[in-house]
Amino acid sequence: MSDAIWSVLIDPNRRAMLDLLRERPRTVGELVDELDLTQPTTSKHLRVLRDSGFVRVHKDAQRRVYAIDPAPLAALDAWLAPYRLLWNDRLDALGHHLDTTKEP
Amino acid sequence: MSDAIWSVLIDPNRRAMLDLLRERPRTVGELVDELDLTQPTTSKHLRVLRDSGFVRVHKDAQRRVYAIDPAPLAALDAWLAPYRLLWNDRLDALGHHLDTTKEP
DNA sequence: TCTGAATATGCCTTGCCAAGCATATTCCGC
DNA sequence: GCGGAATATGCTTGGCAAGGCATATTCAGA
Repeated sequence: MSDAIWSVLIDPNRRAMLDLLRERPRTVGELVDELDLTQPTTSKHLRVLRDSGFVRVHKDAQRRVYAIDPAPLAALDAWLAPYRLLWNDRLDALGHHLDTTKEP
Repeated sequence: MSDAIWSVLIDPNRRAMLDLLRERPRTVGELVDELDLTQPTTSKHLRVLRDSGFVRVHKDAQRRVYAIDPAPLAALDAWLAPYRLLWNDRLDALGHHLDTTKEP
C-alpha cells in the first residue's frame, strides 16, 4: 500500500526538494541552483515526485512551477499514528533522541 | 542526518516487523512464522533494525526476544512536523487520502 | 559431553535506482 | 519561422541492498 511513499522519500535529494517546496513553489531552475544538482537529475526527481503525487506542476510559459501537495505526507502521518501511542506513554523515548534540543 | 531512518523503513518486511512488534515483543521464530520469511532473512532484517535503534533485544536462553524502541520513529515524527502545518490549514488534503476512514 | 533447537553470519548473485551524458521537446522574443 | 532558453526524456553504467544457501554460534537438556 504505502510502498510508493517510502521509495520516494528514501532519496535525500527528493526530501531536500520537498523541504524547499514547503516554503514556496519553485521553478526547476531555482531547484537546480539551490540543490546543486544537474538539470536532468533535478527533472527526473521531480518526475518521481510528480508521479507519486507529492508535487503538482503549473505551466508558466517555458517554466514549470512546482508546488508541494501534502496528501502523501498525510498518508505517511497516518501510518505513523499508531506508533505515536508508544512515546505518548513513555516520554523517555523522546528524550533519548531529541536531547539535542537543549535550551539554556 | 535522518538518512538511516529512511533506508531502514523502505523495506516492507522491516515495516511489517515493526507492525508486529508494536503489539508485543516477539521471538525470532515467531516473526519467521508470521512474516513467512526464512530465518536468515529475518535475522538480517532484525540486525538492521537493531543497529539503527528501532528494536532492542533481550536474551532468554537461546531465544532472542525483540521489542520495539520508538525513538527513531519519534525522530521521523519530528521530521514530519513542519509539513503537518500544510494540511492543518487546508483540511481537504486530509480528506483526499484519508477518506477511507468513514464512521457512521 | 553430545545432540538438537534457536539464532546469527558470510558469500554470492540478481535486481534496482541514481547519476552522467546526449538529445528531444516546448515555448518565447525577434 | 529562427535561435535560444527552459525543461523533459532515453540510454548506459556503477553501486548497493535483499534474498538464497551454507555454515557458524550459542545454549539447554539428557
